[in-house]
Amino acid sequence: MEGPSFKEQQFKVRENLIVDAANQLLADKGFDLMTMDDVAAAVGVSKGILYKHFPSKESLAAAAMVRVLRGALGAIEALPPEMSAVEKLKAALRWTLESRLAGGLPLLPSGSASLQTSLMTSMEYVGAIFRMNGVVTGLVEQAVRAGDLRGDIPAEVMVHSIYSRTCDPALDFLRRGGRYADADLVAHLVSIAFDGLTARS
Amino acid sequence: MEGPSFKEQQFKVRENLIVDAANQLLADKGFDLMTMDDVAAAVGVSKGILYKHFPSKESLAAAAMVRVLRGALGAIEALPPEMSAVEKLKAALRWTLESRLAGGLPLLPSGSASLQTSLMTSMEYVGAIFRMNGVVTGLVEQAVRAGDLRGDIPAEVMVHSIYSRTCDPALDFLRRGGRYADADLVAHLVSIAFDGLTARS
DNA sequence: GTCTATATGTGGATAGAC
DNA sequence: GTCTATCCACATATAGAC
Repeated sequence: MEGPSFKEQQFKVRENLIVDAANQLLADKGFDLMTMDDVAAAVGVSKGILYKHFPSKESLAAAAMVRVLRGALGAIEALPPEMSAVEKLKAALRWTLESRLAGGLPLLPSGSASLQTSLMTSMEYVGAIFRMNGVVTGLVEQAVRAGDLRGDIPAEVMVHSIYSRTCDPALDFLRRGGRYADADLVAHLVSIAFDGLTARS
Repeated sequence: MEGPSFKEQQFKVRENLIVDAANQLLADKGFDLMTMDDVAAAVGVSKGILYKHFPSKESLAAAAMVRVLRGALGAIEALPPEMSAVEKLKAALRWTLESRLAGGLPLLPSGSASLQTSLMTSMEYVGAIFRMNGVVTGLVEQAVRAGDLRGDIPAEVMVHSIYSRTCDPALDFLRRGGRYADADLVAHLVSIAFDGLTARS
């Protein structure tokens, strides 16, 4: 009837710290440039420890991606039910952009073949991706039926356009310039994504 | 009164082939994953030769980027003068997306610090970037004055949003799915970039 | 379990023969 | 100028002491 032992709890806590550090480094440098030494140094442990938790760099990155995906899903599901589908989509995009500005959002998988295969063979990752895709696609279709999103473009194309806005490089670039407040930047990018660049008649 | 010798011409021709191959590989795998062995194998020469032409991997990538930037500038300047500014911007975006589909457009610089510094210390690269930025910014401002682009968003933000659309990951992803003709895909993405996802009233 | 030290592979860059 | 062979640094992953 006992819970997990103290050591097991410590192990879990440390694993979380490792994923935290990986998350940060992935957001900062991307998968290719992040090294296991970086992660170890950030956590303050030896490199060998990392391999007691994760069998490879790829699986560590996968764990970080899974945690982010679950967080994003939770953020979407926590939105008030009375909110319209299109407003939920805008809120979701806003959430991811704010998370990126806060510094904790890993970038999209690099072209690394080993990472790709590792992700695609991870049940947790493909499951999270699958669920996320279902939720977003559902929202888009709902918004189209409500007449809030365009009906002349396939839903799948709109879904992937929204995904790509979450990692819009313009965000980092404009933030570096330092000429805009973070909140304004997010508002601008969300507005451009949904309302476009063209002046409304 | 003689032109360049035969060997000098050969040298230039080979250099072009090298940049071609680098271009292709950069578009395919990105800077981090492209190796000098890849380039050498693609050209069909030994690796050492590459260093007779370019002192480093970074400078080779910079040369590829410069050529692309000049090509893009040329494409913009070749547009008919009677075309409106906003139509020119759309045409430019269309041109880059089509170039990417054709397989020959290097992706944006990876986070690699050495590449960044190498690019920023290359007079040719910063010059090309500077000119490109001037042309695009000028077109955006012109389109705003004409009432074709939104006036409630800073021009700089719109400029960088257009840049980021040229490397929209949705293009590769949707093409992989194979459900859409290339031309439709380009048209959809250009339309989403300028007209947005929201239904027009 | 945690560390130090090391094995192993890879990729950028160079040396030397021709 | 072009090749082959090599150096060197670095990163993943592992072995072994404690």
